[in-house]
Amino acid sequence: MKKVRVRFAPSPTGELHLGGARTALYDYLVARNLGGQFVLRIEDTDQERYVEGSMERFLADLDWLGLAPDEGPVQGGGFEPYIQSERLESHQKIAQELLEKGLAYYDFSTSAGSGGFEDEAYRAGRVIYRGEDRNLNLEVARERLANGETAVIRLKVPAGKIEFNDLVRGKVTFDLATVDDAVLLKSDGYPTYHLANVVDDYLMEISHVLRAEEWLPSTPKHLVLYDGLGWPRPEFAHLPLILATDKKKLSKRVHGEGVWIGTYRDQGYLPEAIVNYLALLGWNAGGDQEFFSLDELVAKFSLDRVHKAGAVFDPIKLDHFQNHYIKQLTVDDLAKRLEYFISSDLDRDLVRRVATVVQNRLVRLADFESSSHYFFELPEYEKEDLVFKKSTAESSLMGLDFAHQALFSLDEAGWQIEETLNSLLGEVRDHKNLTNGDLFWPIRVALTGQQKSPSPSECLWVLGKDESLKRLTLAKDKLGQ
RNA sequence: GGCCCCAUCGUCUAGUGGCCUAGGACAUCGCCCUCUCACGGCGAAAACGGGGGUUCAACUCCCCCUGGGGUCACCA
Repeated sequence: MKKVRVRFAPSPTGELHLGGARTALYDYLVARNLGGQFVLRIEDTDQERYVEGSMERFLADLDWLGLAPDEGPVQGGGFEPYIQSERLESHQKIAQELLEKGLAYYDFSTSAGSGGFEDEAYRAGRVIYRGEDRNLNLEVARERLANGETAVIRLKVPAGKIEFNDLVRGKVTFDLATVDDAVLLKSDGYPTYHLANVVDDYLMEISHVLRAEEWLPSTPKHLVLYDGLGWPRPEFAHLPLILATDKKKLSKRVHGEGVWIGTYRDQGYLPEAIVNYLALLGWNAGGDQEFFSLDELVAKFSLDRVHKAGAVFDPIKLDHFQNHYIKQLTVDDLAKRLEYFISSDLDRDLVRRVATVVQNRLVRLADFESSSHYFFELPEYEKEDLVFKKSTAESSLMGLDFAHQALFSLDEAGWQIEETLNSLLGEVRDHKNLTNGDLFWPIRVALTGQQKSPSPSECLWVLGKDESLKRLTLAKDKLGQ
């Protein structure tokens, strides 16, 4: 059986986005599931769009997601180089072979940039591009080249129909009469995607080509190349697009930075949440299960369950996965992951206790410090805030007073256990004939200054005896004024 | 416009001819828990785009229509 080798081939022109990450994930899953290799190849043949540092960020993002490649520019792997611009010789050599075989031709007729492709022509439903020099004699062309003329090399699309079996879409057919003579080698000597991608996939022995559906229309060009060169075609799987709420392909230009993986990482999303949610955008295991670890995905993934229709990315649902995985974390792990997002001067024991009580409600790690600020600094609030809507200032003051007395008498051991604090407050309430609103509410506000917060006993536990009593005293003073 | 792809609740989806009175999840709305907010529990509302076939039987198969999307560069 043929070796399974799946590649992710991003272009270093920006940041890794949701769609790219999902493709990389499926690449990884297919490779792992079939016991093959996951290969990373950087497609940087467009010098103009190249962005410095982009490749490094791709690598970091993949790594963060847990999708580190088996082979690639960093780890090597036996099919070097993994950076496309370093494989120019192969591309140019194959271009010449194509010329010799009459599968491509030098095209002098098109000046750089316009290429003869005019919008109006397409709008009018006009024909496909066929270069004027299509049948120019190769020797003549080479002479003109030698005389200093410039030309591109174009694919000479043959007549007929071409079809292939897409692993997610089934049989797809194209009439080659509707396929343009695409540029294969630019006048600067660099290959276009169509040439480089095919050549490199062949040379790197790629068995499965997974890519987004937007590539479907150019597939016949690639097929013509494989067939013409006598190379075996890899398996193709065109993945459904990830859509924005407007049902259009997700793009930075119109949908903003929420398309970038880095945006989510910086906000404190967990990679396991992103991976899990992304996996489900276009695939499912067939049942009702929705939470999957990466290993489970590897075990259950298969291309024949990948959907054909595009899927809308819903950030609200991502939050659901995020919260789920946050709740799964041990406190130690949560504290560790929080480290990157919090101020260096915060007391780490305090951070750990805060993390314990806010874990259920936390979504973005980056929001941790600001949403829990009152634990780290003295809260500010108005006197009136201390009184529950169904209570009175007198009862609230009593509540604070009795609570202070009881808590003051509690030893340090008691303060270590939240449940002890909670039942102590319960006793105070019962013995002093207070309502929850008379007791718990003012304590919460005294401790946090907030209308919404973790329960009073949890806040007491977080803040500890000294700080808690201090805040209760402050509140009593404020209310007594 | 040409070519190609697609089509189940608002969204992600289950469904591979009878198990469907179309299931689950998110979101929404109720209720419970309750000192608040979350978490959690319970419940409600919510979909097979339309028309033809095929079949004893279509969400499931075929055709047409409609609708949506992608693509049409010396970018990938």
